Amino acid sequence: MLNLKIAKIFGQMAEYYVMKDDKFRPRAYERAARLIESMEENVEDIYKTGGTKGLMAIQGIGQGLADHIEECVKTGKIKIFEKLKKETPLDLESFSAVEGVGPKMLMALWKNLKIKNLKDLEKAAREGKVRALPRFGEKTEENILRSIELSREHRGRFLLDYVSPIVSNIEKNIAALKSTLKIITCGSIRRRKETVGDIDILATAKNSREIMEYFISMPNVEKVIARGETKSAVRINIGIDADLRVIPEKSFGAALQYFTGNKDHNVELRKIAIKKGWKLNEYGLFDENNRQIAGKTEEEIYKKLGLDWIPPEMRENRGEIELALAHKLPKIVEYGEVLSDLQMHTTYSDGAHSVAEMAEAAARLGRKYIAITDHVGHLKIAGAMDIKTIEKQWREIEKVDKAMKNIKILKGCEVDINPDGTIALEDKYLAKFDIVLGSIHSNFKMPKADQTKRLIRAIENPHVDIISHPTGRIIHQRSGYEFDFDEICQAAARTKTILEANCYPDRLDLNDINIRRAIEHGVKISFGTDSHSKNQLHYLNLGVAQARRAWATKKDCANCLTADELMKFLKSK
DNA sequence: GCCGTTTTCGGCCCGACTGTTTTCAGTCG
Repeated sequence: MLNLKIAKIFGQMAEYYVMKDDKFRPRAYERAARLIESMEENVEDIYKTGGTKGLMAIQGIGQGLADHIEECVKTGKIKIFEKLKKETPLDLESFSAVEGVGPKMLMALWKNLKIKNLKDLEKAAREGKVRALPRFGEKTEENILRSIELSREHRGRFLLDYVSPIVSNIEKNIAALKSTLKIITCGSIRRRKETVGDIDILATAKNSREIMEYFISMPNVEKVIARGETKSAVRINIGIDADLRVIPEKSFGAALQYFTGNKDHNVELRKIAIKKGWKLNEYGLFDENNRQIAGKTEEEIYKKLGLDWIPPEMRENRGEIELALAHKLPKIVEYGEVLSDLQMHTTYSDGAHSVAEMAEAAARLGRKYIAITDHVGHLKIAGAMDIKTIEKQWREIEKVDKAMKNIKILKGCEVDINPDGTIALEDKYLAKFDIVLGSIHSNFKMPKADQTKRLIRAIENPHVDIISHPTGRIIHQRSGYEFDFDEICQAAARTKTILEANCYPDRLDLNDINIRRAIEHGVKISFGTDSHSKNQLHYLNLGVAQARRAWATKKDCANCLTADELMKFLKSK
């Protein structure tokens, strides 16, 4: 895919233009880089079907950038970029992970010391040459060396579920301080993004000093990055940075809005404020006389700007602002509207707990019904059940189901999809399950066309109700098999086959973007925690959050049907 | 570079903290 290459080039061009002191090109290039990086469609395809005109239809891409893309598609290069590189031959990528070293510093380092890459920089800093430069000093040199150290360790994004308990703990401890009035975590955690780059905490307080003091001296703080009256930043020992802002009560809503982001969403809101002759920042919304006209609550910020309140999960500048302005936001699914968990494992295959234990734990979490979906088929390593065992499990499920008043248990299974698209269990058995999940667990590296054919054949099997973790990706580990997602969605919509939004923390598969595409094709999605232990059943909301990020409504979600309604829907396939 | 219910020219989000130098540039979010 050309997108990543172009995004990288545009990102580096942005840096080069910063070095040249260009005030506005960096913003345009940077914005385009982020845009293209997160785009699902291939810009190459857009160019081939619509030409530069097609590219310019994308907000943020004008004539100039469209020409660059055209050139890159045709020749694999962008001349102006090559020229910039020749003028200032820096290995910009090698510096990208080093915090606190930006393009201006790099320019000075290159001009004075001929530093081209990370290795040069480290050497010069160790030799004490950096501190001698104008506007550099001892501290800066130390910071550069420390940043280089850190960039070698695992830096980057963390799983939402991994960070959440750490954050809850910090929140709880700060809330317990005498000075604390309000405390809430914002940023990508509040937006429920699948991975988290840093932790943004917001508080109001009678006395900010006590909170700040506590924050920078928490036992898990590895380093204090910044400390001030209203803002401090620390690095936590798992390698993630946490920011704490203490804000006046009358600004709480504005700060909440501001620190929840994302950045593009905020920039758009500020532009709306400017058009009205106002100013929006983390302290409030201010009119032309600099009088605060909103800020205590988030709702009044949106309202004064003419928008409906937007759920945090939707704030990614993917069109939600336009809809909120037109009062046409979709009513996205509520966490409480999801009645069930449609994938989990027991001791019958590779799970840790019995049918009864899983059902009891699920009932305690408020689930109205669950599907027990142990492995059947080839996955012997995961303890796939044979026919005798399956029949034994059915009897046990019926017994437990009868005994439990507040939860219904469906007989399900997770069955392998063979490389040719057939299913690893005979139809006469599949027909006896309430619900069948088809999964790919082998032959990940088939050619795209074959993998697509394989999935479509499985989807067309009348007994397969749900395709589980449809893309096969695992966050930070593998990118998933190659297939044509739109063709799969068309087949699923045609056959009334459900695509799963797997809720397991490092799967979240489908992800938010793919859930949205599936919904646009008219496909229903289902939530399954894929729990292998009763302690994992709470993952459900991670998946629901991704569906909310995808603007899914109640009717898009199979788990919002009652058990009877779901059975009826499945029979209609 | 982009973009347009204020504009085809002239705007372009806004503020905190650090380290350097003694008023502000650079970086980050």
